[in-house]
Amino acid sequence: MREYETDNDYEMARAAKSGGGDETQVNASRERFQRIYTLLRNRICLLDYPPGTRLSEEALAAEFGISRTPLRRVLGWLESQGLLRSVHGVGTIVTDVEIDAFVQVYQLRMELAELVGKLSPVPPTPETIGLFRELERRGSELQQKPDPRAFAQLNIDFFHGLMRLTENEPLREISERLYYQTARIWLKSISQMNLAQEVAIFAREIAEVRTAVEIGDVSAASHIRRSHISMSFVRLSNTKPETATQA
Amino acid sequence: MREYETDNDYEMARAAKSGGGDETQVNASRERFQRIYTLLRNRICLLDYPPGTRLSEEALAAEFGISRTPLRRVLGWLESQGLLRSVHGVGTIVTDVEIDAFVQVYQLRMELAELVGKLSPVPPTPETIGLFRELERRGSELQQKPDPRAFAQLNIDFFHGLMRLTENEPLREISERLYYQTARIWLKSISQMNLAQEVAIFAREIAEVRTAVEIGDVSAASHIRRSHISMSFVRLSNTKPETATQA
DNA sequence: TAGGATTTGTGCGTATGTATT
DNA sequence: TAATACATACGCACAAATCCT
Repeated sequence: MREYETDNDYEMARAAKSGGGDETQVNASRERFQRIYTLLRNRICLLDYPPGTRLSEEALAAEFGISRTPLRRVLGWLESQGLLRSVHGVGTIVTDVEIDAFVQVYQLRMELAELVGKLSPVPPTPETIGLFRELERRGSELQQKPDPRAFAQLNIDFFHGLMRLTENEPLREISERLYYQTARIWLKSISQMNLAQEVAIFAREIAEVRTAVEIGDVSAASHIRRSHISMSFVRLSNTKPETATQA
Repeated sequence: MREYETDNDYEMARAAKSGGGDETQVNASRERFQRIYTLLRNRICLLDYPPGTRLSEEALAAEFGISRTPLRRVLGWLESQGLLRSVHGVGTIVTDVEIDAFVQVYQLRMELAELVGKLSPVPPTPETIGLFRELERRGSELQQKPDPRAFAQLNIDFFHGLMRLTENEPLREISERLYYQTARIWLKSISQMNLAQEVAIFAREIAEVRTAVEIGDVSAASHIRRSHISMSFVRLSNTKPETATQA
């Protein structure tokens, strides 16, 4: 059984961000929904719930201290994002991504990464620059003590940092959706690769992007990201011959 | 009060398509969900439910002869797609699209239209070619008797035809999401424009795309589409100074 | 300002479908 | 093959929030 609370700083950042949005959060129900939604999504893409896992509505409802009804609303959204699939009489299953879809998503993510620098790029603020410096620091730290889960968390936070470089909200939403669809497959494959090497490559990517961001060249940052997605895909293809089959 | 039944051929095509998908439809519940979801989405983007409309869960449940619970599942998905917003104690409101988001979605849709020709383009089958010939025929017919609603329906069907030109499923999903987010805003603006002229331009677009599809040049078709989205956006910008404000 | 009408959110019991023994 | 266990789907009653008079 997992703990409900989490001192994960990514969770906290999300919660704080949603609270500081375009309108003051007066609705506790909406806040709770966002919290649970983000939490479950994180568990799925960090492989706390690996593909094929059967989630129990009742158990989750009990964990969060709510009824099944509001929980089902969360599960419905996760299903609409393609992360879950509820089947009557069977259960709520964490989806897997077949190899074809994985390739397609990666191809599309490459193009979208480049678009970050073309559509409404936003000049990095000192705060954003500071964020990337912090990410770079965490990258260095990770190299000294490689860990798959910390790697995945840094990858998520780096992704969200990149999304701050465009003001095109639909692009952000769509990129996020695609990212979360394949992040767990990427993480699953990492364990079969040279972790130290992957961490080193990622640390270099962060450093390069940080450099581009520091001089305000969002377009360059987006091209760096694109190329690294591309290279990451090539390495994944060379490492992972096995395919998961699941609708 | 609207009728539940619809002899809309787009609806029928969708229903038939979902039934003939990759797995035999043995689940009546899922089929009903898809049917109601597609129907409500169509009503929203055909302005049967204009932005700001308050939908009643109870009334809709009664119309479809079901309880509020399964209906709320449909509304939840529509809300996750950004077409609705449910507010406790107020109602379920059809969203409007503020001008900024409209611009951003159009910019993104332009890029995605081009990607159809770059990512997994699929050689048009004789069936696909026949579909575009039929669309062209409907375009000619529409020119003789211009009608906003028929125009919108043809636009939707044309869009779905274009989606058959790529096998990249994530690209299709995302393009569809963005299309349905702005289709109703486009339709709303059409009424303030020269309908006959817009229909004529659209008919030409269909004819051009049909020509490209006939010779198997999907890339050309995607560039034609991109340029027409671009030009349509310019015309919309020149016509519609007023802005809707709604989260 | 207050109270009633209306709407969505929630909790729970039951129906229905699936898998296993 | 049939029965049993267990999961999600559903319907309904009530709570909570908002709006209008």
